[in-house]
Amino acid sequence: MTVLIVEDDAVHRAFLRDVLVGTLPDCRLIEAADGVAGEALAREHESMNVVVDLQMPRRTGVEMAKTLWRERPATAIMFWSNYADEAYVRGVSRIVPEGAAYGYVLKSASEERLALALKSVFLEGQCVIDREIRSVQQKSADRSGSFTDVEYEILVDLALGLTDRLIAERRGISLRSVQNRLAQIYDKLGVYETEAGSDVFNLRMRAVTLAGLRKLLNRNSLEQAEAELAAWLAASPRASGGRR
Amino acid sequence: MTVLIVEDDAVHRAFLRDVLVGTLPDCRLIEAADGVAGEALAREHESMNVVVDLQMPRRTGVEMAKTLWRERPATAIMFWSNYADEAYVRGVSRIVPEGAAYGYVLKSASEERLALALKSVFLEGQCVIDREIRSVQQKSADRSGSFTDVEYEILVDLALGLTDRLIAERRGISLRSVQNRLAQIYDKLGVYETEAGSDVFNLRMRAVTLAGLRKLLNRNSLEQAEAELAAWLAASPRASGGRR
DNA sequence: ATCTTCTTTACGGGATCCCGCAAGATCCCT
DNA sequence: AGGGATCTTGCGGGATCCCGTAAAGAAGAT
Repeated sequence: MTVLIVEDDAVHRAFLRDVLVGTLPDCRLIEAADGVAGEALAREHESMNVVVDLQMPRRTGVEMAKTLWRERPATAIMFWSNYADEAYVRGVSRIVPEGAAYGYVLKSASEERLALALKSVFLEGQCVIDREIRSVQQKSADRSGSFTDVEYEILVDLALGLTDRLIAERRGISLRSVQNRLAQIYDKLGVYETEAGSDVFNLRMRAVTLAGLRKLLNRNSLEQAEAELAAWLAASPRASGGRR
Repeated sequence: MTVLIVEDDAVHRAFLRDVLVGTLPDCRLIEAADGVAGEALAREHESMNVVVDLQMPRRTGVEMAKTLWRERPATAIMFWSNYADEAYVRGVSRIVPEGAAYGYVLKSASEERLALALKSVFLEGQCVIDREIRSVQQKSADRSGSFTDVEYEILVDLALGLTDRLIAERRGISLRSVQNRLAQIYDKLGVYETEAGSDVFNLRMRAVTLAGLRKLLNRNSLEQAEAELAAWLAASPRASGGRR
């Protein structure tokens, strides 16, 4: 069995190596320090299992997993991450193909838990998701305090700095609808619940700040969204008024 | 010699332990997993040296170092961080007292570099700052593309979601001045430099997004600023119109 | 089919934001 | 003291944002 390790932190990489040879003694290890290198290595080998960090320079673990699964949906992938940010959990759930085996464990988990998860995913083809992650996942799928996909997309557009008008254009709805969605978003994020008056904040900014503090948005998700936005802007030539 | 390790990641903590006993064989090690525990331990011991991670739950490395240096300015502190975010570099430079010995090395640095830095700081009382950090520091102090303290404060207020009016109130300047500063900030962040027209973005939001992508702001700095804001809001009872 | 509920869209208006212009104020340099 | 650069502040106005109200459409339940 071949296992590809994709992890930028040298210390963690060494640790992973130790755990893997201890858990799966007859496995061959390949290592990469970021997503781009990882993808290249993955293409050179036929069938393999992957352990990948989510937060890496150049190319996120999520992005790498996405292209990897598109080419070979049967690949077993273990996500190994520092954080249980809702942004990551949402990102991973969105890309896992039908019936693929994958795992999601936190770096704070014990070595035993990691080893067990590795065996379950790579040998048994099961899905193993850490308790902490699981709870985030459920909270995120729960229909009450949480966000639909449309709302989330608009929240991202908001965080990127788009105007209402442009969000409407991009998502194919009217200006007023965007504003309605925004009102929902503000409400769900609790923008109004503040000790001091309520005319204190710039609502759209406050919403994004709260989303950030709540780990619904993080730098990685914004980076990716920024790239998608740039592509969309280039592809849809606007009548560009040009204020200045 | 006593060395206090404050680091939440167990793997990194073990690595640090190894490096320290290898580098300073006759040192006594104490360990804490976050800033609060670290502060408590630091108070129990007379003179010590500290190695601290910047990003930790509950209490940041910067916050911990701040109170620690306030009580005992002679303490030697080694900051050991994953990132060279300008937000961190700025945070550290702001709190280092006159003549204190400290170091700032990245976790991606080699073991030798870390060991060398530890000896320089703890034994020789020198200051050792990684090359990557150094360059960020200089860029940050450079008077041209970069931010004065006032501008940075206002940028943070902006990111917290305050209105122009409230920023003016908080910083003791007029509304128009705030808007002028904002214009400067927008300019320095390059809000206008975009391929597609320039009426695409909500400027204040776009500015914060760019600052985030540029690592000038990060989650930690916002968390801290949010706490300070809450304190200020509570301390300065406003005439609170109350829109709703 | 009818009723309920949710979403979408339009109109309109008050508040805020962004900014050009210009008159002081402040500071630095010589 | 004089000159120049920068910062502050006010006025005014166009654009945007936030939202109350309400009509029309869509989806589901009985």
